[in-house]
Amino acid sequence: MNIRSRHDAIVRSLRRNGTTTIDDLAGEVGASRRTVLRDIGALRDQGFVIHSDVGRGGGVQLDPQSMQTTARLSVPEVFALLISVAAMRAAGNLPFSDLADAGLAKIERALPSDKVRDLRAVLDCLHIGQLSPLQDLSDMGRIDPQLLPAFETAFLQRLLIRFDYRDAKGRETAREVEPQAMLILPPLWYLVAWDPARCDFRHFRMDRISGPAALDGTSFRRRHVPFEDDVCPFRDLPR
Amino acid sequence: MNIRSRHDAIVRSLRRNGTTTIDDLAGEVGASRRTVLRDIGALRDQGFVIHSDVGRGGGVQLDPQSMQTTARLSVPEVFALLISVAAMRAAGNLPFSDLADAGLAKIERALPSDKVRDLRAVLDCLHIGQLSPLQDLSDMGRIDPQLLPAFETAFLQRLLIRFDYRDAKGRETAREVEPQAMLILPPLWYLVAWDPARCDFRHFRMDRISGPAALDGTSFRRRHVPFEDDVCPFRDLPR
DNA sequence: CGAAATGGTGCCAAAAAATGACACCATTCA
DNA sequence: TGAATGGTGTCATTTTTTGGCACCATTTCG
Repeated sequence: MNIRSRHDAIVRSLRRNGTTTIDDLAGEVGASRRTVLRDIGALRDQGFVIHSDVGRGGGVQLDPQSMQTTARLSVPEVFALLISVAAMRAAGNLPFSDLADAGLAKIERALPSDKVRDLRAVLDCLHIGQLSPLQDLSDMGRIDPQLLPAFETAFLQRLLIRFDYRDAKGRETAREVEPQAMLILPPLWYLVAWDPARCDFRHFRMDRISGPAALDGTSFRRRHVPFEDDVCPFRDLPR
Repeated sequence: MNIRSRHDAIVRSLRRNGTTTIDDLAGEVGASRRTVLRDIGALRDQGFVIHSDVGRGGGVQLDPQSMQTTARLSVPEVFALLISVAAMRAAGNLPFSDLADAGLAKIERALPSDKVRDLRAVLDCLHIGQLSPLQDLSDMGRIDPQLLPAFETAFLQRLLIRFDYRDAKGRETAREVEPQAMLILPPLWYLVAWDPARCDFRHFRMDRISGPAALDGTSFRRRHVPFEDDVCPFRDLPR
């Protein structure tokens, strides 16, 4: 790895993780402890404000105020690029993903670090399925563009979200759910959410959601939703 | 002089002087002709548009528009981003792809137009739908490396696959299934497959699969696996 | 207190990158 | 034609970077 891109990687890691240790950083960027310390010195010379606490429970962290410059790309644009690259990485075509990551790192350095942390947090909720061979997209409805800001707010602030949902039989219901994750099984996108009224996890095709809105002030704690073992998630589906 | 600051010096000189020659630049920044030519190549890769006229009375000059460049992405990096976004578009997630495209358009504006044309030409030759979803599994570490060739064969040729599976309770069973999709729920990877013996979809944690092998000649038709509607995939999971 | 975890510095040999010199090519123009 | 100009390939040399290593200072926890 290049010294330049390693500096980018360190800044990104600091922005994403908040507080880390030198050794963790070294492992993450694939360099030695000594080199990471040198890099941090260089970054400080470049104007990055990096706090460090010595001793047990200490670590280094990037001052959120440091090196904030005006971004050429809008935050949603960067977010969209992040999703694209994550999907590509999930699909497994590596050389391109590494390059795309390097490019995004440069872009991210031009964004306010708290925004970048937010974007990464949303990204962590994305569950990306296989990029399948092209399917018939004709019946795929458009996703309401308002979903993006609504869900971003809901995910970041852990607010309940309310929307109208039309199921496969055309029935319309109003929902108030705790968004847990977004699931991409191309070409379809799903929202995985906990429905407090039904005391159950549910998921919703994004193109069947309308009128989404975050419910102000009604926050919730994130649940742990990973799949486990040999349980069939498609039990009740039409085949 | 540092390579980085020399690049800056070259850009500044080009901005100040308008048109100069390689030799003048070399004298100005205190480097050899060869090095300045290398630097100009690097700057072009970073998105600076530098015109050059060969022959008597020629010289190099910086395109005024590239003065607005802040994100200095290399050409391969932009290419990788283009591929990622194209793949996402092919996968059918429209609103986000539009945003990503808008971001890329801004980036492309900072690149030499002939480079962009080349990138687009290459891109048109890529068949996103045929990208194998399995090339990257090897660096998961915990997953049996033999899964790679077996699943790749199975996915691409639509062959049944046989393996031993150890479930959460430690029970070992032999499976013969039709692989349908890969599901990534970091840090775990899952195989989603149709089990003909059980007439049901099942999914398997990749790190609990051993001894995978494609069953020669026993092909199947891909089923439509995406989730449907408001069905709970986590019904039987510990919460 | 002692031990462990943490950031930080100095030193040095090995590895990697940058550099410069040179030969050469293609184009342009007087 | 010949000079001026941008551009490429190669290779030995020089410079920078890297990763151990030893060591120090501070902090927290038992």
